[in-house]
Amino acid sequence: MLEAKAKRNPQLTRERLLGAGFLEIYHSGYQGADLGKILLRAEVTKGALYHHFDSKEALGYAVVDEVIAKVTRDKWLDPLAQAADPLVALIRIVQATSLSEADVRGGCPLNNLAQEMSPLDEGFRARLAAVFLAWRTAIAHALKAGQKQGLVQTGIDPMDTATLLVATYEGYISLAKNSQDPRILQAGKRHLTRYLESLRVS
Amino acid sequence: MLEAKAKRNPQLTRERLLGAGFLEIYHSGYQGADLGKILLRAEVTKGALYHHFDSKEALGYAVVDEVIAKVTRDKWLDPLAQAADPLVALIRIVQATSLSEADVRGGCPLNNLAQEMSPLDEGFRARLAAVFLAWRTAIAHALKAGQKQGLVQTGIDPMDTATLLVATYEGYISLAKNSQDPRILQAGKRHLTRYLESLRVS
DNA sequence: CTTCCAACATACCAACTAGTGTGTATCTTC
DNA sequence: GAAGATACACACTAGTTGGTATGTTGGAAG
Repeated sequence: MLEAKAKRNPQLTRERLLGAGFLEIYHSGYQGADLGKILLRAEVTKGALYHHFDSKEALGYAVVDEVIAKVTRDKWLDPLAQAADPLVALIRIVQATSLSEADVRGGCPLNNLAQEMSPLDEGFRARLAAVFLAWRTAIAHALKAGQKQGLVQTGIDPMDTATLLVATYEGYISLAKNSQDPRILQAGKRHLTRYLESLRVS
Repeated sequence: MLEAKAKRNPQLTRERLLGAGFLEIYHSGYQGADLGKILLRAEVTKGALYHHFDSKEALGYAVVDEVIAKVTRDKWLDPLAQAADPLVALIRIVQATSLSEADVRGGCPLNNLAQEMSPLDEGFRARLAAVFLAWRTAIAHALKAGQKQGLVQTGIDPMDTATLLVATYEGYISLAKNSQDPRILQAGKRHLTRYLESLRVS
Protein backbone atom coordinates (compact mmCIF):
# COMPACT_ATOMS: atom_id res chain seq x y z
CA MET A 1 0.00 0.00 0.00
CA LEU A 2 1.49 3.24 -1.21
CA GLU A 3 0.57 6.65 0.17
CA ALA A 4 -2.56 5.61 2.03
CA LYS A 5 -2.75 8.97 3.76
CA ALA A 6 -1.54 12.26 2.29
CA LYS A 7 1.96 12.93 3.51
CA ARG A 8 3.16 16.39 4.29
CA ASN A 9 4.20 18.26 1.16
CA PRO A 10 4.53 22.03 1.36
CA GLN A 11 5.01 22.48 -2.38
CA LEU A 12 1.82 20.58 -3.10
CA THR A 13 -0.12 22.45 -0.43
CA ARG A 14 0.92 25.74 -1.95
CA GLU A 15 -0.16 24.64 -5.41
CA ARG A 16 -3.51 23.45 -4.09
CA LEU A 17 -4.07 26.85 -2.53
CA LEU A 18 -3.14 28.62 -5.75
CA GLY A 19 -5.41 26.38 -7.78
CA ALA A 20 -8.34 26.71 -5.41
CA GLY A 21 -7.74 30.44 -5.09
CA PHE A 22 -7.71 30.82 -8.84
CA LEU A 23 -10.99 28.94 -9.24
CA GLU A 24 -12.69 30.78 -6.42
CA ILE A 25 -11.54 34.16 -7.71
CA TYR A 26 -12.58 33.16 -11.22
CA HIS A 27 -16.01 32.31 -9.91
CA SER A 28 -16.71 35.16 -7.49
CA GLY A 29 -14.11 37.82 -8.15
CA TYR A 30 -11.36 38.71 -5.70
CA GLN A 31 -13.54 40.73 -3.36
CA GLY A 32 -16.22 38.08 -3.38
CA ALA A 33 -13.81 35.21 -2.97
CA ASP A 34 -14.34 33.56 0.40
CA LEU A 35 -11.24 32.24 2.12
CA GLY A 36 -13.35 29.55 3.75
CA LYS A 37 -14.45 28.24 0.38
CA ILE A 38 -10.90 28.32 -0.91
CA LEU A 39 -9.80 26.25 2.07
CA LEU A 40 -12.61 23.75 1.55
CA ARG A 41 -11.80 23.43 -2.13
CA ALA A 42 -8.08 23.03 -1.48
CA GLU A 43 -8.77 20.67 1.45
CA VAL A 44 -6.38 22.68 3.54
CA THR A 45 -6.80 24.49 6.84
CA LYS A 46 -6.44 28.16 7.63
CA GLY A 47 -3.16 27.54 9.38
CA ALA A 48 -1.65 26.17 6.19
CA LEU A 49 -2.94 29.11 4.17
CA TYR A 50 -1.43 31.70 6.48
CA HIS A 51 1.77 29.74 6.68
CA HIS A 52 2.25 30.03 2.91
CA PHE A 53 0.73 33.47 2.35
CA ASP A 54 0.71 36.58 4.48
CA SER A 55 -2.81 37.61 3.57
CA LYS A 56 -5.67 37.16 1.15
CA GLU A 57 -4.06 39.88 -0.93
CA ALA A 58 -0.76 37.97 -1.08
CA LEU A 59 -2.59 34.87 -2.27
CA GLY A 60 -4.35 36.94 -4.90
CA TYR A 61 -1.08 38.40 -6.13
CA ALA A 62 0.43 34.93 -6.35
CA VAL A 63 -2.58 33.70 -8.33
CA VAL A 64 -1.92 36.44 -10.87
CA ASP A 65 1.83 35.95 -11.04
CA GLU A 66 1.84 32.18 -11.11
CA VAL A 67 -1.50 30.88 -12.36
CA ILE A 68 -2.97 33.52 -14.65
CA ALA A 69 0.39 34.47 -16.15
CA LYS A 70 1.12 30.80 -16.83
CA VAL A 71 -2.21 30.24 -18.57
CA THR A 72 -1.43 33.18 -20.84
CA ARG A 73 2.05 31.90 -21.56
CA ASP A 74 0.82 28.41 -22.38
CA LYS A 75 -1.98 29.56 -24.63
CA TRP A 76 -0.36 32.53 -26.38
CA LEU A 77 3.30 33.28 -25.72
CA ASP A 78 4.81 29.84 -26.18
CA PRO A 79 2.92 28.89 -29.37
CA LEU A 80 3.76 32.28 -30.86
CA ALA A 81 7.44 32.02 -29.94
CA GLN A 82 7.74 28.73 -31.79
CA ALA A 83 5.53 29.53 -34.75
CA ALA A 84 6.92 29.52 -38.25
CA ASP A 85 3.99 31.55 -39.56
CA PRO A 86 2.55 34.02 -37.01
CA LEU A 87 -0.81 34.36 -38.77
CA VAL A 88 -1.33 30.62 -38.87
CA ALA A 89 -0.42 30.41 -35.21
CA LEU A 90 -2.71 33.30 -34.20
CA ILE A 91 -5.63 31.85 -36.13
CA ARG A 92 -5.05 28.49 -34.54
CA ILE A 93 -5.02 30.01 -31.06
CA VAL A 94 -8.15 32.04 -31.69
CA GLN A 95 -9.95 29.03 -33.08
CA ALA A 96 -8.94 26.99 -30.04
CA THR A 97 -10.85 29.35 -27.73
CA SER A 98 -13.43 27.32 -25.86
CA LEU A 99 -17.13 27.76 -26.55
CA SER A 100 -18.14 25.57 -23.61
CA GLU A 101 -20.94 26.65 -21.35
CA ALA A 102 -18.64 27.06 -18.36
CA ASP A 103 -15.96 29.03 -20.22
CA VAL A 104 -18.42 31.35 -21.94
CA ARG A 105 -20.13 31.95 -18.63
CA GLY A 106 -16.90 32.59 -16.78
CA GLY A 107 -15.18 34.78 -19.31
CA CYS A 108 -11.47 35.53 -19.28
CA PRO A 109 -9.81 35.19 -15.85
CA LEU A 110 -7.21 37.79 -16.74
CA ASN A 111 -9.69 40.40 -17.89
CA ASN A 112 -12.16 39.61 -15.12
CA LEU A 113 -9.64 40.37 -12.44
CA ALA A 114 -8.22 43.34 -14.31
CA GLN A 115 -11.63 44.96 -14.60
CA GLU A 116 -12.46 44.35 -10.97
CA MET A 117 -9.21 45.31 -9.30
CA SER A 118 -7.38 47.79 -11.53
CA PRO A 119 -9.00 50.89 -10.02
CA LEU A 120 -8.92 49.50 -6.48
CA ASP A 121 -5.47 48.02 -5.94
CA GLU A 122 -2.26 49.09 -7.59
CA GLY A 123 -0.59 45.78 -6.77
CA PHE A 124 -3.16 43.85 -8.76
CA ARG A 125 -3.28 46.43 -11.53
CA ALA A 126 0.45 46.45 -12.13
CA ARG A 127 0.70 42.64 -12.13
CA LEU A 128 -2.22 42.23 -14.50
CA ALA A 129 -0.94 45.02 -16.74
CA ALA A 130 2.37 43.17 -16.97
CA VAL A 131 0.54 40.07 -18.23
CA PHE A 132 -1.42 42.09 -20.78
CA LEU A 133 1.74 43.82 -21.94
CA ALA A 134 3.59 40.51 -22.31
CA TRP A 135 0.66 39.17 -24.31
CA ARG A 136 0.50 42.13 -26.66
CA THR A 137 4.27 42.22 -26.98
CA ALA A 138 4.40 38.55 -27.93
CA ILE A 139 1.86 39.11 -30.70
CA ALA A 140 3.69 42.21 -31.89
CA HIS A 141 7.02 40.38 -32.03
CA ALA A 142 5.47 37.55 -33.99
CA LEU A 143 3.89 39.97 -36.44
CA LYS A 144 7.15 41.86 -36.85
CA ALA A 145 9.00 38.63 -37.53
CA GLY A 146 6.32 37.76 -40.05
CA GLN A 147 6.84 41.08 -41.77
CA LYS A 148 10.56 40.44 -42.08
CA GLN A 149 9.83 37.04 -43.59
CA GLY A 150 7.43 38.58 -46.08
CA LEU A 151 4.43 36.77 -44.57
CA VAL A 152 2.68 39.77 -43.01
CA GLN A 153 1.81 43.05 -44.64
CA THR A 154 4.27 45.81 -43.81
CA GLY A 155 1.65 48.53 -43.77
CA ILE A 156 0.53 47.76 -40.25
CA ASP A 157 2.14 48.67 -36.95
CA PRO A 158 2.79 45.43 -35.01
CA MET A 159 2.09 46.71 -31.52
CA ASP A 160 -0.92 48.69 -32.63
CA THR A 161 -2.33 45.62 -34.37
CA ALA A 162 -1.55 43.42 -31.38
CA THR A 163 -3.49 45.79 -29.14
CA LEU A 164 -6.42 45.75 -31.53
CA LEU A 165 -6.45 41.97 -31.57
CA VAL A 166 -6.37 41.67 -27.80
CA ALA A 167 -9.01 44.36 -27.33
CA THR A 168 -11.39 42.79 -29.83
CA TYR A 169 -10.78 39.31 -28.48
CA GLU A 170 -11.48 40.38 -24.90
CA GLY A 171 -14.45 42.45 -25.98
CA TYR A 172 -16.14 39.50 -27.65
CA ILE A 173 -15.48 37.30 -24.63
CA SER A 174 -17.07 39.96 -22.44
CA LEU A 175 -20.19 40.20 -24.60
CA ALA A 176 -20.50 36.42 -24.76
CA LYS A 177 -20.13 36.17 -21.00
CA ASN A 178 -22.93 38.64 -20.40
CA SER A 179 -25.29 37.26 -23.01
CA GLN A 180 -24.30 33.69 -22.15
CA ASP A 181 -24.48 33.03 -25.86
CA PRO A 182 -21.58 31.10 -27.43
CA ARG A 183 -22.72 32.26 -30.87
CA ILE A 184 -21.42 35.73 -30.08
CA LEU A 185 -18.02 34.32 -29.28
CA GLN A 186 -18.23 32.19 -32.40
CA ALA A 187 -18.87 35.33 -34.44
CA GLY A 188 -15.88 36.94 -32.77
CA LYS A 189 -13.65 34.03 -33.71
CA ARG A 190 -14.85 34.26 -37.31
CA HIS A 191 -14.22 37.97 -37.44
CA LEU A 192 -10.77 37.77 -35.89
CA THR A 193 -9.83 34.96 -38.25
CA ARG A 194 -10.94 36.97 -41.28
CA TYR A 195 -9.03 39.98 -40.02
CA LEU A 196 -5.87 37.93 -39.47
CA GLU A 197 -6.13 36.48 -42.97
CA SER A 198 -6.42 40.01 -44.35
CA LEU A 199 -3.00 40.75 -42.89
CA ARG A 200 -1.34 38.10 -45.03
CA VAL A 201 0.82 39.09 -47.97
CA SER A 202 -0.99 37.63 -50.93
CA MET B 1 -36.78 82.99 2.46
CA LEU B 2 -37.46 80.06 0.17
CA GLU B 3 -36.57 76.50 1.07
CA ALA B 4 -34.10 77.24 3.83
CA LYS B 5 -34.05 73.62 4.90
CA ALA B 6 -34.51 70.67 2.58
CA LYS B 7 -38.18 69.80 2.53
CA ARG B 8 -39.38 66.27 2.18
CA ASN B 9 -39.25 65.08 -1.40
CA PRO B 10 -39.48 61.34 -2.01
CA GLN B 11 -38.76 61.60 -5.72
CA LEU B 12 -35.57 63.51 -5.03
CA THR B 13 -34.50 61.11 -2.29
CA ARG B 14 -34.92 58.21 -4.64
CA GLU B 15 -32.85 59.90 -7.30
CA ARG B 16 -30.13 60.74 -4.80
CA LEU B 17 -29.98 57.07 -3.81
CA LEU B 18 -29.81 55.97 -7.43
CA GLY B 19 -27.08 58.47 -8.18
CA ALA B 20 -25.03 57.61 -5.12
CA GLY B 21 -25.58 53.92 -5.70
CA PHE B 22 -24.42 54.24 -9.28
CA LEU B 23 -21.25 56.07 -8.27
CA GLU B 24 -20.46 53.68 -5.45
CA ILE B 25 -21.04 50.63 -7.66
CA TYR B 26 -18.98 52.23 -10.41
CA HIS B 27 -16.16 52.72 -7.94
CA SER B 28 -16.18 49.45 -6.01
CA GLY B 29 -18.36 47.04 -7.94
CA TYR B 30 -21.71 45.81 -6.70
CA GLN B 31 -20.31 43.31 -4.21
CA GLY B 32 -17.83 45.83 -2.90
CA ALA B 33 -20.34 48.66 -2.73
CA ASP B 34 -20.94 49.63 0.88
CA LEU B 35 -24.48 50.71 1.74
CA GLY B 36 -23.07 52.95 4.44
CA LYS B 37 -21.00 54.85 1.90
CA ILE B 38 -23.96 55.12 -0.44
CA LEU B 39 -26.00 56.63 2.37
CA LEU B 40 -23.25 59.10 3.24
CA ARG B 41 -22.87 60.13 -0.39
CA ALA B 42 -26.60 60.52 -0.86
CA GLU B 43 -26.95 62.25 2.51
CA VAL B 44 -29.81 59.96 3.34
CA THR B 45 -30.39 57.54 6.21
CA LYS B 46 -30.87 53.82 6.15
CA GLY B 47 -34.56 54.17 6.87
CA ALA B 48 -35.02 56.17 3.69
CA LEU B 49 -33.08 53.62 1.65
CA TYR B 50 -35.15 50.69 2.84
CA HIS B 51 -38.31 52.67 2.36
CA HIS B 52 -37.57 53.13 -1.32
CA PHE B 53 -35.86 49.80 -2.02
CA ASP B 54 -36.41 46.35 -0.61
CA SER B 55 -32.75 45.40 -0.55
CA LYS B 56 -29.29 46.22 -1.82
CA GLU B 57 -30.09 44.00 -4.78
CA ALA B 58 -33.24 45.98 -5.60
CA LEU B 59 -31.22 49.20 -5.54
CA GLY B 60 -28.66 47.60 -7.84
CA TYR B 61 -31.33 46.50 -10.28
CA ALA B 62 -32.81 50.00 -10.30
CA VAL B 63 -29.37 51.48 -10.96
CA VAL B 64 -29.12 49.29 -14.06
CA ASP B 65 -32.65 49.92 -15.31
CA GLU B 66 -32.74 53.62 -14.66
CA VAL B 67 -29.22 55.03 -14.52
CA ILE B 68 -27.02 52.82 -16.69
CA ALA B 69 -29.72 52.28 -19.32
CA LYS B 70 -30.29 56.03 -19.49
CA VAL B 71 -26.61 56.80 -19.94
CA THR B 72 -26.54 54.38 -22.86
CA ARG B 73 -29.67 55.89 -24.39
CA ASP B 74 -28.35 59.41 -24.08
CA LYS B 75 -24.94 58.63 -25.53
CA TRP B 76 -25.83 56.09 -28.22
CA LEU B 77 -29.49 55.36 -28.90
CA ASP B 78 -30.90 58.86 -29.15
CA PRO B 79 -28.14 60.33 -31.33
CA LEU B 80 -28.35 57.32 -33.63
CA ALA B 81 -32.12 57.51 -33.88
CA GLN B 82 -31.93 61.09 -35.05
CA ALA B 83 -28.88 60.81 -37.26
CA ALA B 84 -29.09 61.55 -40.96
CA ASP B 85 -25.85 59.71 -41.63
CA PRO B 86 -25.18 56.76 -39.29
CA LEU B 87 -21.45 56.64 -39.94
CA VAL B 88 -21.03 60.32 -39.16
CA ALA B 89 -23.06 59.85 -36.00
CA LEU B 90 -21.11 56.76 -34.91
CA ILE B 91 -17.77 58.46 -35.50
CA ARG B 92 -18.93 61.48 -33.55
CA ILE B 93 -20.01 59.31 -30.62
CA VAL B 94 -16.78 57.34 -30.62
CA GLN B 95 -14.73 60.50 -30.77
CA ALA B 96 -16.71 61.95 -27.88
CA THR B 97 -15.53 59.15 -25.59
CA SER B 98 -13.76 60.70 -22.64
CA LEU B 99 -10.01 60.31 -22.21
CA SER B 100 -10.04 61.86 -18.73
CA GLU B 101 -8.07 60.28 -15.93
CA ALA B 102 -11.19 59.37 -13.97
CA ASP B 103 -13.08 57.88 -16.91
CA VAL B 104 -10.14 55.85 -18.18
CA ARG B 105 -9.52 54.58 -14.68
CA GLY B 106 -13.15 53.71 -14.10
CA GLY B 107 -13.92 52.10 -17.41
CA CYS B 108 -17.42 51.46 -18.70
CA PRO B 109 -20.09 51.20 -15.96
CA LEU B 110 -22.19 48.88 -18.09
CA ASN B 111 -19.40 46.47 -18.87
CA ASN B 112 -17.95 46.65 -15.36
CA LEU B 113 -21.18 45.48 -13.81
CA ALA B 114 -21.84 42.94 -16.56
CA GLN B 115 -18.45 41.32 -16.05
CA GLU B 116 -18.84 41.20 -12.31
CA MET B 117 -22.41 40.05 -11.95
CA SER B 118 -23.37 38.10 -15.07
CA PRO B 119 -22.23 34.72 -13.76
CA LEU B 120 -23.45 35.42 -10.23
CA ASP B 121 -26.93 36.88 -10.51
CA GLU B 122 -29.43 36.24 -13.27
CA GLY B 123 -31.38 39.39 -12.40
CA PHE B 124 -28.37 41.56 -13.08
CA ARG B 125 -27.31 39.55 -16.11
CA ALA B 126 -30.67 39.76 -17.85
CA ARG B 127 -31.03 43.49 -17.22
CA LEU B 128 -27.52 44.26 -18.43
CA ALA B 129 -27.94 41.99 -21.43
CA ALA B 130 -31.07 43.96 -22.34
CA VAL B 131 -29.03 47.17 -22.34
CA PHE B 132 -26.30 45.61 -24.48
CA LEU B 133 -28.89 44.25 -26.88
CA ALA B 134 -30.62 47.61 -27.20
CA TRP B 135 -27.26 49.22 -27.85
CA ARG B 136 -26.28 46.75 -30.57
CA THR B 137 -29.75 46.84 -32.08
CA ALA B 138 -29.69 50.62 -32.31
CA ILE B 139 -26.37 50.53 -34.17
CA ALA B 140 -27.64 47.76 -36.45
CA HIS B 141 -30.81 49.69 -37.28
CA ALA B 142 -28.81 52.79 -38.07
CA LEU B 143 -26.46 50.83 -40.32
CA LYS B 144 -29.36 49.16 -42.08
CA ALA B 145 -31.01 52.52 -42.68
CA GLY B 146 -27.70 53.77 -44.01
CA GLN B 147 -27.55 50.85 -46.41
CA LYS B 148 -31.00 51.67 -47.76
CA GLN B 149 -29.93 55.27 -48.26
CA GLY B 150 -26.83 54.16 -50.11
CA LEU B 151 -24.53 55.55 -47.42
CA VAL B 152 -23.26 52.26 -46.01
CA GLN B 153 -21.80 49.31 -47.87
CA THR B 154 -24.32 46.54 -48.39
CA GLY B 155 -21.75 43.78 -48.08
CA ILE B 156 -21.82 43.83 -44.27
CA ASP B 157 -24.37 42.34 -41.91
CA PRO B 158 -25.68 45.18 -39.70
CA MET B 159 -26.09 43.23 -36.44
CA ASP B 160 -22.82 41.41 -36.92
CA THR B 161 -21.03 44.70 -37.51
CA ALA B 162 -22.77 46.33 -34.55
CA THR B 163 -21.57 43.51 -32.31
CA LEU B 164 -18.04 43.90 -33.61
CA LEU B 165 -18.12 47.63 -32.92
CA VAL B 166 -19.39 47.20 -29.38
CA ALA B 167 -16.95 44.39 -28.63
CA THR B 168 -13.96 46.34 -29.91
CA TYR B 169 -15.08 49.53 -28.18
CA GLU B 170 -15.50 47.77 -24.84
CA GLY B 171 -12.27 45.85 -25.29
CA TYR B 172 -10.24 49.01 -25.75
CA ILE B 173 -11.89 50.61 -22.74
CA SER B 174 -10.97 47.54 -20.70
CA LEU B 175 -7.34 47.62 -21.79
CA ALA B 176 -7.11 51.34 -21.12
CA LYS B 177 -8.64 50.89 -17.69
CA ASN B 178 -6.10 48.27 -16.73
CA SER B 179 -3.09 50.06 -18.15
CA GLN B 180 -4.41 53.43 -16.99
CA ASP B 181 -3.11 54.76 -20.25
CA PRO B 182 -5.40 57.05 -22.25
CA ARG B 183 -3.21 56.53 -25.32
CA ILE B 184 -4.58 53.01 -25.65
CA LEU B 185 -8.11 54.34 -25.70
CA GLN B 186 -6.98 57.03 -28.14
CA ALA B 187 -5.64 54.32 -30.44
CA GLY B 188 -8.97 52.51 -30.13
CA LYS B 189 -10.87 55.61 -31.15
CA ARG B 190 -8.60 56.03 -34.16
CA HIS B 191 -9.01 52.43 -35.20
CA LEU B 192 -12.80 52.44 -34.81
CA THR B 193 -13.03 55.67 -36.75
CA ARG B 194 -10.96 54.25 -39.59
CA TYR B 195 -13.08 51.12 -39.62
CA LEU B 196 -16.32 53.11 -39.70
CA GLU B 197 -15.00 55.18 -42.57
CA SER B 198 -14.19 51.98 -44.45
CA LEU B 199 -17.88 51.09 -44.31
CA ARG B 200 -18.85 54.16 -46.30
CA VAL B 201 -19.95 53.82 -49.90
CA SER B 202 -17.35 55.77 -51.80
C1' DC C 1 18.39 10.17 19.98
C1' DT C 2 17.58 14.81 20.60
C1' DT C 3 16.81 19.30 18.98
C1' DC C 4 14.91 22.58 16.23
C1' DC C 5 12.14 24.50 12.79
C1' DA C 6 9.01 24.22 9.04
C1' DA C 7 4.39 22.86 8.32
C1' DC C 8 0.56 22.58 9.61
C1' DA C 9 -4.34 22.25 12.85
C1' DT C 10 -7.93 24.51 15.70
C1' DA C 11 -10.25 27.69 18.37
C1' DC C 12 -11.10 32.22 18.70
C1' DC C 13 -11.66 37.34 17.78
C1' DA C 14 -12.81 41.88 15.99
C1' DA C 15 -14.58 44.43 12.35
C1' DC C 16 -17.69 45.10 9.03
C1' DT C 17 -22.23 45.20 6.89
C1' DA C 18 -26.89 44.10 5.17
C1' DG C 19 -31.00 44.23 7.18
C1' DT C 20 -34.77 45.23 11.01
C1' DG C 21 -37.80 47.17 14.67
C1' DT C 22 -39.56 50.98 16.52
C1' DG C 23 -40.54 55.62 16.85
C1' DT C 24 -41.64 60.17 14.66
C1' DA C 25 -42.69 63.84 11.50
C1' DT C 26 -45.04 65.24 7.38
C1' DC C 27 -48.45 64.93 3.92
C1' DT C 28 -52.84 63.78 1.96
C1' DT C 29 -57.68 62.89 2.15
C1' DC C 30 -62.19 63.25 3.63
C1' DG D 1 -59.00 68.93 11.60
C1' DA D 2 -58.84 64.14 12.41
C1' DA D 3 -57.07 59.99 10.64
C1' DG D 4 -54.56 57.24 8.03
C1' DA D 5 -50.73 56.67 5.04
C1' DT D 6 -46.22 58.06 3.56
C1' DA D 7 -41.51 59.18 4.38
C1' DC D 8 -38.26 59.05 6.86
C1' DA D 9 -34.57 58.74 11.52
C1' DC D 10 -31.92 55.89 14.59
C1' DA D 11 -30.47 52.29 17.45
C1' DC D 12 -29.67 47.64 17.23
C1' DT D 13 -28.81 42.75 15.57
C1' DA D 14 -27.14 38.67 13.37
C1' DG D 15 -24.23 36.71 10.21
C1' DT D 16 -20.13 36.75 7.72
C1' DT D 17 -15.13 36.97 7.08
C1' DG D 18 -10.25 38.06 7.22
C1' DG D 19 -6.97 37.47 10.41
C1' DT D 20 -4.55 35.71 14.84
C1' DA D 21 -2.87 33.10 18.96
C1' DT D 22 -1.62 28.95 20.45
C1' DG D 23 -0.75 24.24 20.20
C1' DT D 24 0.92 20.01 17.72
C1' DT D 25 3.40 17.12 14.39
C1' DG D 26 6.71 15.56 11.22
C1' DG D 27 11.20 15.64 9.20
C1' DA D 28 15.98 16.90 8.84
C1' DA D 29 20.39 17.89 10.90
C1' DG D 30 24.03 17.01 14.17
